[in-house]
Amino acid sequence: MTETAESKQSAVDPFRQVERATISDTIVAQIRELVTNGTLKPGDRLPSERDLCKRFAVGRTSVREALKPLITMGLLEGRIGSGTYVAAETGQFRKPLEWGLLGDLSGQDDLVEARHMLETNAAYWAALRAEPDNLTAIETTVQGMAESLRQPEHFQEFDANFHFEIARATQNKILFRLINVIRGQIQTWIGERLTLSSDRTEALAEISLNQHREVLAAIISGDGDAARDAMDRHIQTATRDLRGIAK
Amino acid sequence: MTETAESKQSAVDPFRQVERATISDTIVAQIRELVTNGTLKPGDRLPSERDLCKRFAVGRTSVREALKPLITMGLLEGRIGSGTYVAAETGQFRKPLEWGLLGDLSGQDDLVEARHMLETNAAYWAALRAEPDNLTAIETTVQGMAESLRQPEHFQEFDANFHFEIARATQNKILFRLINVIRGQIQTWIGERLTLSSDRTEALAEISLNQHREVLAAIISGDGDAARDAMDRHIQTATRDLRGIAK
DNA sequence: ATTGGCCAGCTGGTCAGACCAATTTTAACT
DNA sequence: AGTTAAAATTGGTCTGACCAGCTGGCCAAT
Repeated sequence: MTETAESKQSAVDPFRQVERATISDTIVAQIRELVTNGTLKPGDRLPSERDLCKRFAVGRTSVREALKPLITMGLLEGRIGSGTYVAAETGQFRKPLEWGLLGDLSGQDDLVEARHMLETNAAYWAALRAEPDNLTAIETTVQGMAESLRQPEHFQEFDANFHFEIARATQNKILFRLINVIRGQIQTWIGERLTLSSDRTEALAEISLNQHREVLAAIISGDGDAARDAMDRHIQTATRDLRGIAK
Repeated sequence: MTETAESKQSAVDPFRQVERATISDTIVAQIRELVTNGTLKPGDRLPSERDLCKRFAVGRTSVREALKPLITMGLLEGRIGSGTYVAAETGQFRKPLEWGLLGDLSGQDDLVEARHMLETNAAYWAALRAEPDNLTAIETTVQGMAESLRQPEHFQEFDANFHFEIARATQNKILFRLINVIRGQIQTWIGERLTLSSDRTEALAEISLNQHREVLAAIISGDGDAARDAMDRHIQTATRDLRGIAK
């Protein structure tokens, strides 16, 4: 047992760890605040580094060491010769979540299990909370799948968007983000070992389409439990198919 | 319309966007790999920045701009006069997850809902998968609660550890991390607006203790659904109590 | 033998100035 | 006006310097 000094201590300890506020960390906090509270919107351009130096009255090193983590985390984006910009919103949480969730995962079992849990619950909440536009968006993706049974690439894209829109329909940001990241990761993993064109692809797609329709119907009817069950069946089927093809 | 070239394009495009590999990003990836694959263990000290400069054959700027994100994300820890160290494991995923999950959340409803979802499922999986040491650890926390009914601070700590150990018993790293982060956040939120000592505290604690015992019993018996239900009741009660006190 | 002060050397944090490469803007020219 | 070349701007990198805090060894006082 290493005594890592970070063990809990009653909040009455008068000799708490002093926390040195480094300059760049202060700037990080400031810029992060500006981005999250909307003062800086996606696509906006930040003042040049040399300008920021003057504004903050610090050296360029400090400014750059503040921007660097924000860039690495996908909150900002630096373009040589042009400037530093606020990244698109969807990119603002992907990397941090990947770092935190998937940093040292060896297998994909945890991933598949988490996905199952998140998506079944998402279907439940979507059934209870979907707004008209959410329903429209979901229907569009199903329509798209129906029209691309023979184009695996397009079909997969509509498939992904289907789950994407359901996650959005839950109106729960946390759920939405988690599903996105985990789906993205699984998708990556699939892409690495799956040959899209197989004899059975079209048949599988048709089955998949029907299952999606069931989920959609349950969500439209506002039946949370039915939506959960339908999604449960779908994910189980999909996972089994994937394992069958991929192995 | 600015044609941002980042729209999807068939994977056959031979002229894909070239990704400028910045030096520091390369170093980030290397160090991150060393940490996640265990070559660098928590507490280990990295070579000094000036040494790393020589090893990578780059300037100190690049080394520092690589270390900075790793430090900001809690993977490393810099100590003036001493060196740069690999952070404790528990700190390696908290910040990234907080950045990604909670970056711009306004209310706590999403948080409470996510917690409910995660913890009920965790109870289910824990019932199916808990190892003997997991059970022992959970029992210990219940014991601790029973012995500190009149000491709210200690009680809360055992309470937190109870859920902590259940999450661990699921053997699912993703679930474990998510629960930790969300619980930590809720705990913070609670701490900000809850006076611990109230007349009803002890009575509430007793009710809470009994609910914990029910969860524990279900987990020990390996009954996943029962564990889920018991946890469901517990979380609902706890949430209601908190809202009642906090408002 | 222990304690405490002192000092030299190392480490991360910050600064300044310079150069490069890519981009944007400006100016010149057809 | 349209095209092209030069100039200015910007992020990325390097170097060398200084500060502030830690570390370890030395030495004098206890």
